[in-house]
Amino acid sequence: MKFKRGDELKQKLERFREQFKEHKMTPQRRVVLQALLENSESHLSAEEVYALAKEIDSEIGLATIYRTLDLLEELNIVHKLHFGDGRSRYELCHVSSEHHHHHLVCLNCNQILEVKEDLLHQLETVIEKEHGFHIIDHRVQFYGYCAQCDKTKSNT
Amino acid sequence: MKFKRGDELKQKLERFREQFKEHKMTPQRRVVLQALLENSESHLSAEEVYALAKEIDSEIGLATIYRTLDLLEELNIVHKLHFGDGRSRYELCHVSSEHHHHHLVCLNCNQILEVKEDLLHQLETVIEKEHGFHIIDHRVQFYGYCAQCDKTKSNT
DNA sequence: GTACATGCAAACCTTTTGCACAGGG
DNA sequence: CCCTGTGCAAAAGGTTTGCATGTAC
Repeated sequence: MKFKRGDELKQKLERFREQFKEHKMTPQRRVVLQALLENSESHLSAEEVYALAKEIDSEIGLATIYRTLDLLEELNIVHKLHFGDGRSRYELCHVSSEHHHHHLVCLNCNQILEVKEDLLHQLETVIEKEHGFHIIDHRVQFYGYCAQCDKTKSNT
Repeated sequence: MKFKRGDELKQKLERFREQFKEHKMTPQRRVVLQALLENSESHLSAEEVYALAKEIDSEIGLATIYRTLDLLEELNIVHKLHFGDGRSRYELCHVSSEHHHHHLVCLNCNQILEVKEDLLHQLETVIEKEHGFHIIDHRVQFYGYCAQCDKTKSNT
């Protein structure tokens, strides 16, 4: 989604600025953040972020995208995701939820859906107790067939 | 672990042979299977399988390793795992457990531990009901600090 | 002004592919 | 014997890096 009022974007960027600490807020970094904000529902690859960023600043380089995404990950502004398709994907951290949501990867249409439930907490508690493993974060992907594909599939 | 009696290996290979269906059981494929069987606790990368395979057959090519691993995945003999370190890793499917175990990735020593618990079933049930998503498989990774590293860490 | 950031191109690393040859069923 | 599998080397991604130039603070 594009921002109806430029103000809204500026406000959000201002908020990131604080998280940047001593790191410089450059036009390129702003452009990457804007691209991510305008596609906060997607799981963009570096190449996709690059394409979006180029629409705003045609001079921007791919290396800058990678370096910026690395920085954003380090600053906990984005999460790097691995769906096993040979490229990393990135999504803005949703500050509201202290934890990730989960991903449902459709084996048929490759659509990636999201779930919010966090029953995983129970499992984490068991693991922390039984293995003494201190869990910081988790990545969960479910593979299967989405409602539509599952229907189509059973007809064949 | 090496096999104390060659018989044991031969037996296991024979069992895979059935799963191979019309695919040919070549010496190279046997070597890859042997390497995987002798390291069933590890999560080997293609390069690592290659190194192990070369010890048995120094003529084997890396492309063959990749092609064999692809085949083994297709035949549900191995699982391809993505830990986000830029390379795929493979592990033998444990036929005994209908489902995967989970992986604990230590952020400090990069050790990969495993858990067997499957409380995830509850979560899957909720997801199947609420999203109509038909789950076939899942990949779960927990990131955090293993018991040793966690101890060390709190001392610093 | 200075340390950090950028763009470009080359390098890198993992994985894939084309092709001529080899060998399993 | 035929079709599939193999080895090699080249190509193909995705990502990183070196370096000269540019710029946020």
